[in-house]
Amino acid sequence: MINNKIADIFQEIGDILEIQDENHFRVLSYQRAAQVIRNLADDIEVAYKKDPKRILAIRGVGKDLFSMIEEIIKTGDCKMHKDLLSHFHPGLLDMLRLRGIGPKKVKLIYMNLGIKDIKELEEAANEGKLRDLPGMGEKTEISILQSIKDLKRYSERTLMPIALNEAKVLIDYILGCKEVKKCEYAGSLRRRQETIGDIDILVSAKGKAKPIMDHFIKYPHVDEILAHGPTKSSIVLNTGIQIDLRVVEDENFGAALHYFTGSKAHNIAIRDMAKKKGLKVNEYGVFKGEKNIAGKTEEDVFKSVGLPFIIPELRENDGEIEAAKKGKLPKSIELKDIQGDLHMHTNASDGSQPLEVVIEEAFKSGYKYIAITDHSKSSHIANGLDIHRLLTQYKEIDKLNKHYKDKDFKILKGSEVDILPDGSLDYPDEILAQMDIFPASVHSRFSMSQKEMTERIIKAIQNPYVKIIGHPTGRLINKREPYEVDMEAIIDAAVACNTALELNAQPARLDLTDKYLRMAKKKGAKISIGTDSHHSSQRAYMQYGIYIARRGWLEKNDVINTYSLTKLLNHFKK
DNA sequence: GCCGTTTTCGGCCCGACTGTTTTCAGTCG
Repeated sequence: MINNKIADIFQEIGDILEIQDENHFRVLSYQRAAQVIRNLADDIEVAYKKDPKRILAIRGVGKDLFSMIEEIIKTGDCKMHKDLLSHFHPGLLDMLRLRGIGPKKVKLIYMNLGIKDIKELEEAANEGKLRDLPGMGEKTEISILQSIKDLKRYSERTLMPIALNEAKVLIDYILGCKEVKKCEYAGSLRRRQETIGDIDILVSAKGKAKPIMDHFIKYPHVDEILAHGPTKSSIVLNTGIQIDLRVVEDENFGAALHYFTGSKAHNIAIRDMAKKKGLKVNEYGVFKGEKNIAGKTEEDVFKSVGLPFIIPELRENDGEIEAAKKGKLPKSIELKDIQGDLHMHTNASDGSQPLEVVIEEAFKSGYKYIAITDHSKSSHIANGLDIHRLLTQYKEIDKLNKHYKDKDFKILKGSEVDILPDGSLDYPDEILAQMDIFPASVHSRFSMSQKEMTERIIKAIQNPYVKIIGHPTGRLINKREPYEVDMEAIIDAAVACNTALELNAQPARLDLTDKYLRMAKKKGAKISIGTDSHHSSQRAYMQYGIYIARRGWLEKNDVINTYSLTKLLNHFKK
């Protein structure tokens, strides 16, 4: 996908121009366009070939950036980018990634000391050479050394579910301070982004804010205190996660929650709307002149600009404001809509609990059905089942189904069947025919070309027995890139063959991503949210799947495991 | 460099904190 390449180029141009002290808004244009392009579901090259006008329609892409995109598609390169890089040290861009170092300091340090990468910066700081520069001192030197250390230690973003657990424990601790009235997390965590840079916590105070701040920085897991002011403090935990805490008056809590939930782009758009109505929005409320007219709740804030409440998961300025204006927001799916889980492993393959335990736990959770989907025979590492072991398992399932017969609960026979490199499946048709429902997944030969991989998966989609494609891009967040695949073609094939695509809810997978889910919905594909659980405790991952589904604008009817058992089975019969 | 229902020029979010300063620039979110 060329999108990331274009985004990288625009980001670098923006950063270089910023260090060169170019007009701030020109810099912003490059950086915003980079951001938008990185989050695009459509492949820009494909879209361009269908109709170049589609590129000009991208928010933040005007005449100039359009020409540059065109140039990158046609030549694979961008002259302006090359020219800028030819007399610029790339190491200077790395320095921007250090906390506390911005474009002005990079320029200052380079111009005065000739320092052009992080390594040289570290040496200079250790030798005490930075403190004599204007505006810098001993403390700056120490903080730069700390930032370098942190960058080396913590380069990865935190998985949303892990950040969520950190936030819950921390909020319990904060609520232990008697001056605290309300405490909630905001930011990208509340919007349920798949990974989190830092956690934003918002507090309203009964009295003074200072005791809350003092309590906060004494949290037992604090590694560093980055800031400690009267209404705002920042810490780094020993897990490397940064926490920002803000304290506001209780009557402003809603405005602050909206402000700190973001996204930035959503906030700017809301502020723009407010401005046109003669209002001003900030973290303290919505102001008509001097008067604060809304701020107690988020609903008040939206209402003041003439909008209904928009759930945090949609606040990316990617059409939610327009939809809200027209009353066309999705009726977003909720956890309670889920009737069952169609992707579960037992200790017959690589799960850790026996069949009857997995089933009984799922029954007790209130599910109406589950599918047992152990690995197929080619997945040797995962102890995949050969045909004999599979059929033995099915006999057991028959027995157990008799046990649950009058309890409104059904065990579906399945398997997570490998899609072999040639697109055929790991069991013959007469075995597949005995299955109720199953995901087919790629577990081998990840490095095929995009064309080969796309053909491989489409062939599996076209197999009449295949009902679901498991974790369609195969990525493992922070560990493995998605395989090269033309997702638009996959989605089109899935729609044509009435095959569902999985939203795998494992924290490190969350695959499909929100943007592909939205593309799938637009094209009419159905989604199955599966936990891929290897232990009953992982059934709880369903919640993470729901969060991502909501970010993908999905509604109850887009997801097949919200259906009743009868509807589910009929869905695939037609 | 982008954008447009106060439009084709003139805006573009804005407040908190730190560190180095004696009043503010730089960074961050």
